[in-house]
Amino acid sequence: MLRVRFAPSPTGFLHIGSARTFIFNWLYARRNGGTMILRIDDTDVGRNTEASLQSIYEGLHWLELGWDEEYRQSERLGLHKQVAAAIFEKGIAYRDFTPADTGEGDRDRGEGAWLFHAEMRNLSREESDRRAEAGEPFALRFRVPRGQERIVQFTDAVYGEQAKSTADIEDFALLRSDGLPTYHLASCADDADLRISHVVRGQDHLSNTFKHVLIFDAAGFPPPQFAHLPLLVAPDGTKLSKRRHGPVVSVTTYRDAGFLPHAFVNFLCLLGWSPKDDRERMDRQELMDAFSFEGINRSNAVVNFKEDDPFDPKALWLNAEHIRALAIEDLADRLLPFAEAAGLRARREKMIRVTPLIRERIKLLRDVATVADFFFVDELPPYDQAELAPDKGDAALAERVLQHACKVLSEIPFEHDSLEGTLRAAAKEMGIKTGQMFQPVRVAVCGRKNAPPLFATLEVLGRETCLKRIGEAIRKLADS
RNA sequence: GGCGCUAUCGUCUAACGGUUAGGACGGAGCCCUCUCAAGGCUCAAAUACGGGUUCGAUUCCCGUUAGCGCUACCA
Repeated sequence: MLRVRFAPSPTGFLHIGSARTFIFNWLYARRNGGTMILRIDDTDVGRNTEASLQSIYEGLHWLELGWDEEYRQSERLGLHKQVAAAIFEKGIAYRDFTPADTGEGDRDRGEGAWLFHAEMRNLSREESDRRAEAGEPFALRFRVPRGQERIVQFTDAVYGEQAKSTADIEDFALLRSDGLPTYHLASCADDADLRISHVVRGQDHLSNTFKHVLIFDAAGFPPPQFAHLPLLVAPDGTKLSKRRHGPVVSVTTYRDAGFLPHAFVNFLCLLGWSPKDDRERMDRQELMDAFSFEGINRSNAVVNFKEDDPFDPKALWLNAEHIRALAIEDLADRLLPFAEAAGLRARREKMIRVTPLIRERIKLLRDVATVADFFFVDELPPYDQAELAPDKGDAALAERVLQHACKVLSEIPFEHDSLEGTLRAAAKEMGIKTGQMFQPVRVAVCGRKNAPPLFATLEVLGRETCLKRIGEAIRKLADS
């Protein structure tokens, strides 16, 4: 039975790197009919926050992926301690009464790395029991095989054969002096207990995996299959972090800007994984069908954001691609809340008519506020009247164009083809180019030069609004 | 410092040891066109460096350099 898990620790908002780890786990599970497990790794009580837990759920729900089972590590402390005790009883762990390292310390920089406190590792069981009973605090450490060197090895589904000498592995802690399990112990105990078959996680854990193999071995559990993922890094090559890179690393930032969850998932998948057939835009089913560990590469991927633009241009492009692939009504419904948030009074019926006009002009859902605002306001925001002047023309021409437009537009059916025919004829009649005819009308009606196609826009806006706005433009021109 | 991992256009990436080193984003240009987009076409842009192995290395091996990760009683 294939079982995978995503195990975030609630010490910050849902990070896009974590989201990608979740996605790859999910894809692997769904692809192979396995079970997806969400395990909240909250053993670090000091750093856990409720807000962060909410952020994780919020982000995960937005992705619309879901999971089959859910656990809370803090509720499984008994299991962890039991596994620790079992290892201790086998003599593969020992109590270390050395006070916790406070930080700076002169901790042995220079020659090699610290491996263990000899006095503690060699403490007799009697002495150890006596001190423990007397209430002296201690950490429980794994007794990494010394004496003759041993090679710890495993095969990573992405990075291949991995080997490391026990001479390079320190006696890491299993339990802290407050009795709580460390990440290594809790993670392995839970993975074994939950019968996780594949551990798919960030490459930052690749070197920890040797310790994990040791733990599984000591506890008598068969180790799962491991698959490590290359990391997501900032343009400067450093690991993405909340402190250094701010909101760009938070999943909710993407949601709030108007990314489609499917587009976001698509983008994240392309970072460190490839279907190897040049496909870029892929829907959920395609991703599921194409996913495999062979497609994952081994070098870190840069999320290409900038100071002034938090989003990777490729993410933006992919989002635009997904937006264009959406059915009109679906897109309109997704646009509505963004229009509302921007203070636009948008009704669904109207939005459905506007959507076809803007869907090729927006990259983010929130762009509806800047691209389609004029469809939903009573009063056009102020604009520079110089914009009304057509190419190779002046304010006087603009005024004549608008007067004429006003006249012809009040007499015809307000529908695309008749609007086009009428305005083209008007241009001819006035002896000017069509562009010179259209632009003043466009600016008068939209309040700007760059807008969706004119005739469809006029049709959606309706005769009353158009004539009113053209009238206002004429007045502006006359006033100056 | 020790150990581990990695190295193809600016970025994401493709290439059973044999390709004019491919695609995409972004950039430039052209076309289309009522503006802006979208779309089509074109261009610039990469195998980190040095040694091997081989008839032939982006590809395999070694070294150098660089980056990243781990080296906590964080995860």
